[in-house]
Amino acid sequence: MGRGCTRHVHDHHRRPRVSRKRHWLMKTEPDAFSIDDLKRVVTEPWNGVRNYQARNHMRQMQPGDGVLFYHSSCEVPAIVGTATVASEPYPDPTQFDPKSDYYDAKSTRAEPRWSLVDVKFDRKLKRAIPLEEIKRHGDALGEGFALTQRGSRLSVMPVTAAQWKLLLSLE
DNA sequence: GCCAACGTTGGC
DNA sequence: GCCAACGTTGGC
Repeated sequence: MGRGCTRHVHDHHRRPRVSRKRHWLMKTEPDAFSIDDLKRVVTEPWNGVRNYQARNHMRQMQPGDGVLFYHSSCEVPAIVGTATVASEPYPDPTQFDPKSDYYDAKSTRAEPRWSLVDVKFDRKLKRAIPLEEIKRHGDALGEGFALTQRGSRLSVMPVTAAQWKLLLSLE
């Protein structure tokens, strides 16, 4: 993909230059990478996502989008902070690294299979909002919300403006 | 293209 | 640590 490519080739991958901020929720296991880790490093490439639905969501992200930072597989699964999308989506470099746990032999540099964005620390919530509490607002959040959907394991999901507002109002 | 087997996620 | 639910793989 060279600089010579005409612009219109790529235009359909982008949303309009001026478009509304979107919202997302991203899960992480705090033992592996927590909100405190993000606070310390400030910006983190969100590598290692190997699920197509989650990947597709990341491919729709753009700088400035809001992220609810969620701790999973831990004592109290909860939303613990907010972050900001800090880059356009780009190929996850770990997919090309044979030494990486996330190496994907079937991915090529010409057609990378996995994408990521950089995620930037925004703030820790004054208190964590536990999944158990979030579930009590299931009706208001709607049945389509993957976090509270039975059996859903989606690690990157869209959040509507209304859901964002509601969830943060619980803080 | 079906589907059994397997691996993973993640709440509990 | 258990296990339900889900996604992926690969034989046929």
